[in-house]
Amino acid sequence: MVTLKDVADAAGVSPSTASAALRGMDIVKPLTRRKVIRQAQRLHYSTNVSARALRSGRSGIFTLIVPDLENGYYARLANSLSNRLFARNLKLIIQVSQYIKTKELRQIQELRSSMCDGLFVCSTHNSAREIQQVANGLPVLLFDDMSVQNQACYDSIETPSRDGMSAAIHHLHACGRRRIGVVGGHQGALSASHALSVTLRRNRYRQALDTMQDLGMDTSQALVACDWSTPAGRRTAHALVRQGMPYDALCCMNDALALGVIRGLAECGVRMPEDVAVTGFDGIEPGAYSVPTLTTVAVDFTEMARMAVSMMLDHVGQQEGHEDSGRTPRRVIVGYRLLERESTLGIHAASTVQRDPETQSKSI
Amino acid sequence: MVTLKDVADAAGVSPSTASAALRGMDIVKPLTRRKVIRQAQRLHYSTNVSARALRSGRSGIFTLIVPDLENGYYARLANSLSNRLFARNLKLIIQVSQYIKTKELRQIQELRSSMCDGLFVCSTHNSAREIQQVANGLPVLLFDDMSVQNQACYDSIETPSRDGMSAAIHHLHACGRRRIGVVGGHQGALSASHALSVTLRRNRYRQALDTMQDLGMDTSQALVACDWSTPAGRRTAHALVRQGMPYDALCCMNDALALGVIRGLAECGVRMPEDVAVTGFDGIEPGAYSVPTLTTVAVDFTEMARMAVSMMLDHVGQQEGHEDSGRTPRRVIVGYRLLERESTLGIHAASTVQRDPETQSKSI
DNA sequence: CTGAAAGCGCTTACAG
DNA sequence: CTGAAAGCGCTTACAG
Repeated sequence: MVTLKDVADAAGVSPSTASAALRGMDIVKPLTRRKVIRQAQRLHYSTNVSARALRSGRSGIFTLIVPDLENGYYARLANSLSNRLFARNLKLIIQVSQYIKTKELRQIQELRSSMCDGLFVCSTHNSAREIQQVANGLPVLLFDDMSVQNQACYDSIETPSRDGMSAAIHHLHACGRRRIGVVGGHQGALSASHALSVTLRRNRYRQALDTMQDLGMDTSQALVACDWSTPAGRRTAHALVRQGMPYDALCCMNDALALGVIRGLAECGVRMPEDVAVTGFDGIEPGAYSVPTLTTVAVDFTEMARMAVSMMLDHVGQQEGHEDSGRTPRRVIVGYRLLERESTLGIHAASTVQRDPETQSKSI
Repeated sequence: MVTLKDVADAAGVSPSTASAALRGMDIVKPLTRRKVIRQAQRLHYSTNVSARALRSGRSGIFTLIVPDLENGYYARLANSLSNRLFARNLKLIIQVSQYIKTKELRQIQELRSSMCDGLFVCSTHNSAREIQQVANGLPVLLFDDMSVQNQACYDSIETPSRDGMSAAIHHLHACGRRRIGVVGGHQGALSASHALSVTLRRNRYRQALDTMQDLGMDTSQALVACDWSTPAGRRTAHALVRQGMPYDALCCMNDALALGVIRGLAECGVRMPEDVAVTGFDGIEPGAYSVPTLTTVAVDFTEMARMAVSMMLDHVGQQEGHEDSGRTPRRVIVGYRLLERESTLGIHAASTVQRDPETQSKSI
């Protein structure tokens, strides 16, 4: 293995100078820098990350914890984040918590001394406070942090639940639907120990209801309780059909759920959108190929990853100066686009396939 | 930050002893070990991985390179591998190569000194030899290595192309189909610089053809050229319908493709399986919720991850003794299960949803 | 602008 | 079975 010393010797400088030159510090004379860089290339030198991390405290490695990589939402997020970091020569460790609260906490805890510069978390069960207790000072950024406002202790990025749900309801209204079921919502007070995702469910549900009321719709029967998963969506569709399908539209709180609903309704011979219109939330790929294709609120994942990395690097940088203690956590809401497809417009509409530019050229 | 020295002091032993005790070496007296462990827990000590890696050359971190995390096959593999490693207290960095040959090589190259103990690669464009040139001695395990036999220089794990395709064809034959199109195949000689995946396509295609011939079917019109992607599958379905649909079954080489085919056929009003039966390969989740659900060769991902980790750890261990140089690379083929669903059996069949046990409890 | 020295926190021979 | 010493490959003050 070729070390920094080898490069320094070859270039006729000291290791300190070689180190500074390779890191692009501007205290080193241009000519010296060029000499060092040339030798480094010639010798195929590359920095030993362990040594750098041990000495400097920075490894250039970040960690993302998601509940499940097979869910299109998390896969897309992981994809975008990995790409965004790679562009800055940073790496991403991905861990899967399987929706298990204790597993997630244990994973965070083990990160403590593990040469990881920062943590991105999609938590479904732990509040910012609970994460903070085990994170041991590690910079953290949360996706859809559901802590109550004054409990927020980390920067976070939110999906556009408010405007997105409102857009979905407005669209269904414009399609002439007046009996909308909001699938996957949650009503009532939050218990002390509820899963955090319950807050997200309640937020989206509230927004849907408010919009319906603004539009003069009756909301007394709007809630359709349901897990946010494809099998749950399918079961719910069957249950609704057994009850005589009291809705002419089903506004689903995420795409996984909506795809299950579409499958379930199809099994029961319900026509979409003639009998029932369906909308989703997230904008994952299978919704562009289901029958019918799924109208959905497509989150801007590229922007989400860009902001996440930028906020994280701010945080990591600030920490250096020990000045982040008093800072108020930022909450940023990501953009979206309503993709109007067959599940609300009928089969004559053009089917839109939307993907990140970064993931466009895919086939083998 | 609490260091090994703190633990050693608290337990009244030397750092060397504390280190040995915490790593479970059996040279240390049980009583001593217990004392050390107790103090480590009390102080919330955890090993600094950078320091350990720098000194010992082992970080406990592995890397997986996949072309795309949003493809269900790679997502499932990443999920399984991450979980399997986590169970052994090892970590997984995931990098996305986006099907770009040079990006993949660059990613491997940068791994060299980057505290990574081993590399898992799903390569679509680089041969084992090409990878070896940049891997710089790093232990590597390949998924579906398509190097010609005598060029193999790494252990590899293969999807059950042979038996799986054969099972799919036998199943279609048993369903009474005699005009089978093999979608996504490849025929003819391999060019010197072909994408590796072309070899996989040819392998699966060959096996399908052989099986058809064994069963007495005409194979002269069997090849349906097509990329292995959902959009390509959809386009192909349209093209076939325009030609008057010369097949009564389409045997697709992976699920992504098959899901596009199903969508495309549905758009054209083709009934499945009455007019055309469809099969896939992989066993990813969306195939359990499409309309119709997709009959497919479901790869045993849990076994795949188990074997991958086990083979990798063997390799990492052996390397320690410098005795792996002359070893012949192993090739292991993973198991599968034919999931018979609606796209071949019709809608009265039970729809089977199969997932790894590890990914079963999923909903938020 | 450059270099000599110290040290990050471990593990590894080696001596006892 | 345990401990003192050395050193993994860097970066960071600090002196020139």
